[in-house]
Amino acid sequence: MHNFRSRCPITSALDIVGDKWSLVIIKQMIFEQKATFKDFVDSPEAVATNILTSRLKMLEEYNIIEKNKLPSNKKTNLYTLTEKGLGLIPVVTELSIWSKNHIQEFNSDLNLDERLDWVEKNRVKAFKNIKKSYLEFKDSLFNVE
Amino acid sequence: MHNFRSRCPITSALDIVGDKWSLVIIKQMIFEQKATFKDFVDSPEAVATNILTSRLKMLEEYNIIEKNKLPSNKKTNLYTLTEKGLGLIPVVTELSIWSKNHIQEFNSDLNLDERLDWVEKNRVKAFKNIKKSYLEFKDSLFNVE
DNA sequence: TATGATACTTGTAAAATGCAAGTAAAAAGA
DNA sequence: TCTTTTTACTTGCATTTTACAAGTATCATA
Repeated sequence: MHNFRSRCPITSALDIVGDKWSLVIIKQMIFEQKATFKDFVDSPEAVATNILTSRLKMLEEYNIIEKNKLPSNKKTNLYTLTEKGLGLIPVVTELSIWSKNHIQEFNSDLNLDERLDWVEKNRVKAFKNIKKSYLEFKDSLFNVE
Repeated sequence: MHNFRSRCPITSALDIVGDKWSLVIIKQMIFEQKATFKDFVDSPEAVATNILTSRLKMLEEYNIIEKNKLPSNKKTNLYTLTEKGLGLIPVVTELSIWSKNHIQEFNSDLNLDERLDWVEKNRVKAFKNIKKSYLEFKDSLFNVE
């Protein structure tokens, strides 16, 4: 299925989500509540449609995301994170903390959430909150109100 | 200097270290005490020399690593992490935790450190320990015994 | 039942990475 | 001191990944 570069867990994780787009797509799901193909295309990052198609397919094959439809709409796919995908919350959150602390000198108009300082001081609690609020969002997608 | 895809801190971090090799090189420094050009080339991942050259240059430009020589050896460069580079310890460590929990089904002979379960339960302390032990290693490089 | 939206596919260009070979300078060995 | 080996690269070309533009089939909406 995949040619792993080594037996190292870190390298192997990067062999799966270490391309140019996977973690961007995943953070859009977690922090920007994006779920449809159009959601991703319309984002500021503006991934190309062919890349998006191949990344979504691959993330689904690895059980990082799942693809569903609502009974009321046979067209629109809803892409959501699985438990395995939610396991990446700490990874992307740590990237945002690193950015906050070190990247402003290179990208001066970073859009930093003011809660990030709190997140850095309360990691475990923050990861839990982020996961909980994602699961509520996911629920709300399928239990149409 | 760099064309950032968006104002998102996570995307911007990935614009810097989100290529195929940067985080692998950084984890080799942190967890495998690699410091010379040869160290990286000789690793299981076996990065190509032209890629390695360009990545080391780029990481140095971003002040993630620094390049030094010992007075006793005018040939061998020692590449080590700066404070900014050490800030990526949580990122690569979280990748290894995710791997431990979710990747074995795809790469069955992962080389998992038995301390990883402890690390997952004591994140902040673990990050500190990893940083401390790296700084001791870095010291030992320059204070030749 | 026309119109637009959604989720794609296809083709080609550009960029990143991989591979093999070579090189210059320093270090180590005879 | 002279030769050999090691280190840190560079160069050229093949392959893979990503980017961009355009098109298409199906479904939803008016």
